[in-house]
Amino acid sequence: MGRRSDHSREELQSLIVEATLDLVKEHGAEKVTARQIAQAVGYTPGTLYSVFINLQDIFLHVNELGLSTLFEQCAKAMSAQTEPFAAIRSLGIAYLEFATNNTHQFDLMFARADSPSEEAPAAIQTRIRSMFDLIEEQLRILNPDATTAQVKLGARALWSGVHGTATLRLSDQLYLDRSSSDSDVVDMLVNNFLRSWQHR
Amino acid sequence: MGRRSDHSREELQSLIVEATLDLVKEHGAEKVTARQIAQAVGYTPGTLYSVFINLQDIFLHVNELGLSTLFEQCAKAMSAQTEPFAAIRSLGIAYLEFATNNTHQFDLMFARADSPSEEAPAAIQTRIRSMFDLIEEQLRILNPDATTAQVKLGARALWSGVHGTATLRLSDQLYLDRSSSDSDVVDMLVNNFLRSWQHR
DNA sequence: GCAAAAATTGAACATCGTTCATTAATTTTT
DNA sequence: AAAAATTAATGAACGATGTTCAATTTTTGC
Repeated sequence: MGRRSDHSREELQSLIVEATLDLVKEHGAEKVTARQIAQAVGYTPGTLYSVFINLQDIFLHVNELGLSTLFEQCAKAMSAQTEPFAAIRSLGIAYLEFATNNTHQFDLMFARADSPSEEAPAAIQTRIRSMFDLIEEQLRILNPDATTAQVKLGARALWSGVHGTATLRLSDQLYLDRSSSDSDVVDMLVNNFLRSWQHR
Repeated sequence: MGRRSDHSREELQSLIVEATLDLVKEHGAEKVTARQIAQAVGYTPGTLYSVFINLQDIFLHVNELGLSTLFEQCAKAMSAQTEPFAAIRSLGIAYLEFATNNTHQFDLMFARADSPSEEAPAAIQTRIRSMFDLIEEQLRILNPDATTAQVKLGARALWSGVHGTATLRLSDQLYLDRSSSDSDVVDMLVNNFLRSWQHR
């Protein structure tokens, strides 16, 4: 078979990315093969390489998507709150919920990999900046006297805490006792951090 | 060639694990192949499977080693401090130092994987317990009135923070600005957390 | 309708993890 | 000391992987 053109280049691109996301969600990234993706979109493996550089390149675009929805869910959870304290807490919970409800996807999102394309990382960086902005905004409200550097540092520290909670939660091995719930850990972390932050 | 017996079973086992660790440190786990490991220890790939179940099984034993040294380095850094506050700070710095100095190894250690053997995870859990104990001990000193549950939760929260800092540091993508140093983030996190913890 | 361009294929390549019958060395038994 | 049994290690093979690319077919522009 030769040229078909049932889909434009961009259509095919997002078709592949979405099919890959589905496969990742179901089986985990390690088990997803080029041939599987190709079959899912109704093409042959070779076609993938006319639209993307690599399998890794495809995964990068999947992560772009993942970061977007993670950001949206966090932003939505925050917007439901009026107080900065509660807002940050909600962000943490939302973050953890995403991680536990989309285990495989989250794993892929933060698994390190040397990136083959230049476009994807840029798009990804933008999305991460948005996450930071979300936190920095609240930290500023909570303590207007803090310098910009302090706010940036604080946001990174807070996010690191939330992210670490999610990460450790996912490495099942690490969870010896099932006693502590996600929200308990986030509460402990966020409350203690913010209480000091407020009175710094 | 047939039987050689230059090494006992256990010798061969630790030979393989150490060779694998070297390869992981240099090239990253994804690039390490069974054939490479076999060549490094002077055997053929088949031999690996008479000593371990899997490549994954080998990696698990590598991680056992990794967690041991991580723990030792943290414990050592802590023991140099007398004050609990400084002790926990030192632990955080040591943790981050290990992560940045052993990027590939750290990646492997906390990359999730369904474990094929039953022995390794048990050994790994023991080592993780030790890490928790280290933190819990200091938290208890810092606030003797805290309940056991609170101490456990606090330790998990703190470790999550440190771990998250390390994790995010490693996903280069995430670091848009190189302004904040590792120790700054840890300071921000640990100081704010512990200040509240003390006066809870 | 025809030539040029573009899209898709499918066969091929090297490499991967893993298995297992075969072989060679060592122990054990006689 | 020879034969038998056991163990260690091999290496060839299998199926599956990511990736490449000449060949083929369809669309497009003239």
